[in-house]
Formats: sequence, C-alpha cells, structure tokens
Amino acid sequence: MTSPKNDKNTRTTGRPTLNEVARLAGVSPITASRALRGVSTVATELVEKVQKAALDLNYVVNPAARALASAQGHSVVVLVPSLSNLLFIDTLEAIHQVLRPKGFEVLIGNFHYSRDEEENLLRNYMAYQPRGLLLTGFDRTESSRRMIEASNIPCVYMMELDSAAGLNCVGFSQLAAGETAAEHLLSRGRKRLAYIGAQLDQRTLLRGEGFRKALQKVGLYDPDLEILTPRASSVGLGGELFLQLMASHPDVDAIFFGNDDLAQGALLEAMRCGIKIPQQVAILGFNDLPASAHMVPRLSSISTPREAIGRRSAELMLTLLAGNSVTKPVQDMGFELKVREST
Amino acid sequence: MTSPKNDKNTRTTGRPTLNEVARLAGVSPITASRALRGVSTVATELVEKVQKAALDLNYVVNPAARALASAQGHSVVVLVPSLSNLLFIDTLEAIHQVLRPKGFEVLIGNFHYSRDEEENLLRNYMAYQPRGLLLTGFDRTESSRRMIEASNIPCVYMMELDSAAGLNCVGFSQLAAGETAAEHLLSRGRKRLAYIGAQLDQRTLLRGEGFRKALQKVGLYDPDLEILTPRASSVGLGGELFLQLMASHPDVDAIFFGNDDLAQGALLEAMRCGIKIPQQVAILGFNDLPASAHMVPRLSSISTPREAIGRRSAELMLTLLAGNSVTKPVQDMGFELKVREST
DNA sequence: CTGCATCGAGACAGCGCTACCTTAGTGCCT
DNA sequence: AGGCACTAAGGTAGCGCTGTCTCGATGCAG
Repeated sequence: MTSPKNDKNTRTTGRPTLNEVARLAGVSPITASRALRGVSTVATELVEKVQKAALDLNYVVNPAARALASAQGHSVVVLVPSLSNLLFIDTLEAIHQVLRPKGFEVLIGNFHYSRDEEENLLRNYMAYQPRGLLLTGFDRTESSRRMIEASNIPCVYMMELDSAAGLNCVGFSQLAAGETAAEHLLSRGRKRLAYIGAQLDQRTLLRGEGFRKALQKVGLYDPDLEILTPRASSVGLGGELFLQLMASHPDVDAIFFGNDDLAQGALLEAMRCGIKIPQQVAILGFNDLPASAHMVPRLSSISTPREAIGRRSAELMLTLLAGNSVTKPVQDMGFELKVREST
Repeated sequence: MTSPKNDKNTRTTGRPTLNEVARLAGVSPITASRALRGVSTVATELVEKVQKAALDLNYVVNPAARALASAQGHSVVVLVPSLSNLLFIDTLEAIHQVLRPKGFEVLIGNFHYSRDEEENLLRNYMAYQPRGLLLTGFDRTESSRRMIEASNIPCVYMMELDSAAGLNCVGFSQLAAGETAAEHLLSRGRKRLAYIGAQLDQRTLLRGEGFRKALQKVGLYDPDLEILTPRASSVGLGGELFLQLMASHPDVDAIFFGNDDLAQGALLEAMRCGIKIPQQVAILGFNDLPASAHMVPRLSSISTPREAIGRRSAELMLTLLAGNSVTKPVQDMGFELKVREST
C-alpha cells in the first residue's frame, strides 16, 4: 500500500535492504553493514547517520542473508529434556532474557529425556549453524558427542558439574544435594530413610547416589527403601509410590523424593489416609516448586537455582562468543535446603 | 578430519552442498533441488538417485540459503503469553509434534501477557519471513494487527473463538465456560457465588463475564463477590485471595477460580484454617491441571483441550500453507466439566 | 617536504539455494 | 508426415548480506 515501487518481481522480500539504508545515509553498503554491526572501524558520525537511516526506513536485517554471507547463524540452540514440568521453564526464560537483547535467536529443542531424540535435534539444528549450544547434563550418545566436538561450536553444559573433563558447565552438585537431603533427615533423628525417584535421568540417579552414600556412611542404608521408576514424575505418581512404600515398609520414617511433584502427591495421599506428616514420616522434596511452600503441611525441599543457572549459562555463552577467555569454566551455583513443616 | 579437501577458504560452511549432491547423482543442481523438495515434475528414477546421493553425503539443506533464495523462511512463529504456568506447554508441545515432521521450524515467543511485548516479538520475528503465525487470542495492539494484515502471512488464532471476523481460530468459548461453571455451582444449590481471577488477560475476563451473566439471569449476581487482580496466577495467590474473600464475605458458599493453581491454593488454605470444602464452600477450578485430581478434596475443574488446540491449530496451519481451502475456519474444541469432591 | 605506517571506507565477489525462462524430448492430433 | 501442446531437465541470474582485498587519506618522523 504505502510502498512506492510496486515491482512485479516477486523474489524480493519487499522490505528495505541494506543498500537502501546505505543510499539514504550516503555511504557504501559495506559501511552501513559495519555500522549496524558495531564494527569499530567506522567513524562515529557515519554510524549515527546509518543508524538514523535504518530507523527511518524501519530496516531490519535479513537473518537469512546474513547467515548465508557469514556462514554463521545468529542463533543459540538450547536442548532441554522436558518442558512439561516447570523445571526447565525458569532456566529457558532466563536464557531468553540474556540472549535475546544481544540479538541471538534462541532455538529450543525438547528431547523428552531421550538420548536418541537429542541426537536427532542436534543434527537438525546444526543446519542452522548456531553460534552456541546450551545442553543439559553430560549424558548423551557417542554420535552426539562427536557431532558437538566436530562442529567446533562453543558449548555450555547446564545443571550438572563435571570438573574433570574441562568443559564449561553451570549447575550444582547433584551428588551433594542427595547427601544434604540425607543429612537433614538424619539430623531429625530418622533411621529408616527411603528415596523415591522417577524419570530416571542422570541427575535423579546422581541425587539417589549421594543420598545412598550418606546413609551407607552411618550404616543406615537399606536397598529395599529405594524406589526408582522410569515413569514420568507427577503428583499422581508420587501418591501412588508413597502408598506402595508405606504398605510394604510401614516402618519407614523419612522419604526423600527426587522431585517436588512426587513429594506433593505423597503429602496429599498421606492426608487422605491419615498418615501424620512429619510425625510418622518426614517428607523432603526437591526443586522447591512454587506450590510446595503452600502444601499442608508445608513441604521441606531443596531449592535449586534454575533461573540463575539459565542466566549464568547464557552469560558464559556470551563470553565464549566474544572470544574472551573463561576464567571459571565450572560454575557451582549451589542449592539451598528449605526446612519447612514436612520434616 | 575426514574431510578430503581442507580449503583455506573459511567462508564456506564445510558441509556438503546441493551442487555436490547433484554431481554425485549425475543431474543438475536445480533438478536436485526439486527432487529433494518433492516437486512433482521430476522423474521418480531421478528423485531416488538424488535422495540416495543426499543420504550418502549426509546432506542437509542450508536453511539460510533456502530462505534467501526463495524469500521465504521455513518457520512458523508461535506467540504465547506465558510459559511459567503449564497451560501453554501442552499446546506448544502439540504444535511441535505436528509441524516439525513437516520440516517447519517452530519459533516460540513469550510475550508475558504484554501487548507491547507481543508487538515487539512480532516485529522481530517478521524478519525471519515465517510461513505462518500461531497467535493467542485476539487482544493485541493496533500496530500488531496492521503488521499481521500487511504481512499477508497465514495466521491462526488459538484459545478463543470469534466467528464474526472470519479469522481462522481454534479454541473454545471462554464465555460458555464461565456460564457452565456458574450453572454447575447453582445446580449444587449454592446462592452466594464468587469469582476470583488473576492475570487479567482477555480470556480470564471473558470467563468472568460468562459467569456473571449466568448469575444475573437468576438474580444471584453480587459484584462484591468478584475479585480480579492483575497479579500473576499462583498457588500462593489463590490461598491469599481465598482468605481475603472469606474474611470479608463469610457467607460465600461457592467460588469459581479463573485458574486451577488459584483453586489449589484455596483448598490448601481452607484445610489450614479448617474451612470445610465443599460443605461450607464449594470450589471449582479451571484448566484441570495435573495436580488437581489429587488434591484433598479432589478439585472439580473445567478441563480445557490444550493439547487438541495445539494440534488442530498446527494442522489448520498446514492446510493454509498447502493453499487448500479451509472449510471450517472456526473450530470449537469444547471443554469438559470434571465434577470431583470439591463441589 | 618527502616517505612510511596507520586507519577508515569502498569495490568485488561469492555464500548455497531457488525462481524464471529456455530448451530438448515425448506423444498426439490433423 | 508435420506441427502442436505438453512435460522434464537445465542455464542463468540473482536473493541480501559480509569477508577480503584494495585504495585513498591522514599523521608523524626524518
């Protein structure tokens, strides 16, 4: 409508191009390109002129052309194992918050806790020539690993720590979290401690391992008091497994759940059958989901820095992309035990 | 490592190109292009040869080059108002499930219930020349509307229905849902019915309006029994508003909450202060979140077809993109009242 | 006043793919 | 048998942008 030249040529986008910006600013296209990208070798005066021209024309770069010309996309790929629990949403949100203002497109892939699906996503997203990869944990197929290696794309691993391999990672020690859980329950004088975990990803297993080790140290570990299932974590499942455990082992006096939704389900089921929490059984959750503090009784939990991990990972990625050296490749964001009524 | 030619030219991606595929298949690049895109004018025999060559070389198209040459991206933009409650996750997941196998990239934008932010996202994503837009609801800025109009990009509106404007939309009647809520509570013999809504987006307001109309019809509407707050919906907030309402209007005997997390918070708070649900107050939620069926007492709720809306919206988009005519632009996916213990 | 290093700006070419037009090949009608 | 419509494949030329090289302008030492 408002466009003055209504060419019949359909191959153009119709949107203003860098050439037009350059013409309006009275400089060469190259200079306009550099000015808009903030390349330092352009005179301040020209930069301003170009920026004004771009604004006037309502110019936005064509990412496809840019990617093609520079053989590099302007995106960062984030792969998470799940979206359907809230865990990774906070992290994703924080990543967006950091990366978008810097002009990076965030491509989200959900691999549903499947290594093969992650490999597939990785293969597909590589076509976009992303500038960076933000991955969850270290557990992946050999092919995935090779692809990452071969691509030479900077990579940050989230959620777990692994100081050995010299990778960039931002997270907390899942092992230590499990230990802390056990120590807290032990400090309450409990003797028969159980661990219930679902959705057996690497992190859930590590937590369980930490928990087990702490119990073994004081000679209170009983393998019968460990329920691990690959089923997806949910409130309903938590209630179910809780009842199952209480039926088979009525003497249990404390349970650590691998995720808060499981623990919440247990609290609700306990209320339904009149099991007193924490008098008969202490219940400890993990992740400190928003509802946990409001449960009856209020659920003790280990709060995880999901938002901070996302933010820090993204910032670390920016550092890597800027080519700056990374002083601390392994960033332990810690966790916090929230003691409430259920323990 | 395995690459035979290690050119010093850094501008290339290093990945195999269509030209190499064509050469290996013994056809021209353009034929290879057509073969891989499934253009029908290529002989079956050649298509097979090209596909084999592509497979052998592990060829993946360069999306940037494709987008540049065809002046069209291969992405579909989805804009949702929030990720932090689970509502839109199911929908997004379903959209992915439909669109990714067809080769479309799904670009997700979260506009945090802000019209301005939506406009911003829209403007940014337009640069990617998306093939389609999946938007939430009809409430947006005039600029956004114009941008959508001017872009000429097919658009599907999710979550609400609007038969008047001739737009493609997939959802359910928020108004009818509010009415159903009121009718259900009235059928339980309740006389003092309240509505508590947070995060006042268009849909929450419409639900409230339906609820109000149904009450007005039977002369039981009392504006004092309506709490609306722009604060974000959460379990904690639900408990808070519930207490506030019970303090100011102890005679309330039924509450419809605009979202399940609010209702869950109310149930928990009620238990804490010994308010009997549903004897003293009936509580009805909305969206039927996973935990609701496990609350104590089990929460009655209106179940919304979030997954189906996503799937159907994506399918509708595929129809539009294929250039096929749409027989039913307005698709009512309905909702379902789940009667449980809390009413 | 000349020569050299330094720096800012432009010319050129090409990234990998596809739209458009052209050409070669097929069968079918007159 | 010749001409025609039609189909299948290829040639050509860009899409909009940026890497690389080149060139002119500037500043300073000799």
